[in-house]
Amino acid sequence: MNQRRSRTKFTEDQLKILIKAFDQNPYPGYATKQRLALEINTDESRIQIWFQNRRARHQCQKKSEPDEDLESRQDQDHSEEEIQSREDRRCRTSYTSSQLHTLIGAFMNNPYPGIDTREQLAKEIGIPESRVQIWFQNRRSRFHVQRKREPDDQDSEQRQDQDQDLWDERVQAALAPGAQQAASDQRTVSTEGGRGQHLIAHNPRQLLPSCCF
DNA sequence: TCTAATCTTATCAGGGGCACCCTGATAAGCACATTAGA
Repeated sequence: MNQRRSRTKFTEDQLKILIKAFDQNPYPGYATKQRLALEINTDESRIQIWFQNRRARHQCQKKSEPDEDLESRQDQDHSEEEIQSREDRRCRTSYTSSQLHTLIGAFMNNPYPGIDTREQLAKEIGIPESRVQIWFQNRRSRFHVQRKREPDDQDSEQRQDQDQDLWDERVQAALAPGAQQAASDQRTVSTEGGRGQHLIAHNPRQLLPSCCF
């Protein structure tokens, strides 16, 4: 089950263009990323990921080459570029109640959808897949925050053990030949994302707007 | 082995409705995020 997006292989020419753009500004705004996407004939979301990874590698290199002058200059550059980037953000996507209903339903079924599911959802609600991915990221994040804020209605250690047991059970079920995901359970877990984190909706309604009921 | 893809967490910022709150977008990741495909 290949649930990850297949790896993008950039050509040498594409990389030249990307690296040149990175050297000019490691924090390009949305318009720049779109222009680059057009120029090298790829999706804007792939450009965004490439810049994120490039910045991460760049930071590592910077740490391993402690040149104070270079470092301070680059830090200064970054702060200016960050401001530029913030002026050029992508416009907020606003979802209709119908679109949200679909997304929330999918989230309750599986908070870690793979590329196929995300693309299917994107097609269904007419939103780019990259926005669906971001929606799930934000949703999971706020779910985790909410879980932390919840008052303990039982011993937390006991609850963690129960969560782990349920997680293991679902992983076993998912790996079993011909296994079907039990999606109707109120306590829902899935491994489709494949990273091993688990997230259990004790009460999924807590995260849902009233318009969904 | 390299690096695209993905994850969590924190924060910025738009928009609804008038002081915040919700939530989409973005950045960082520090015993230098982790995972996994080519």
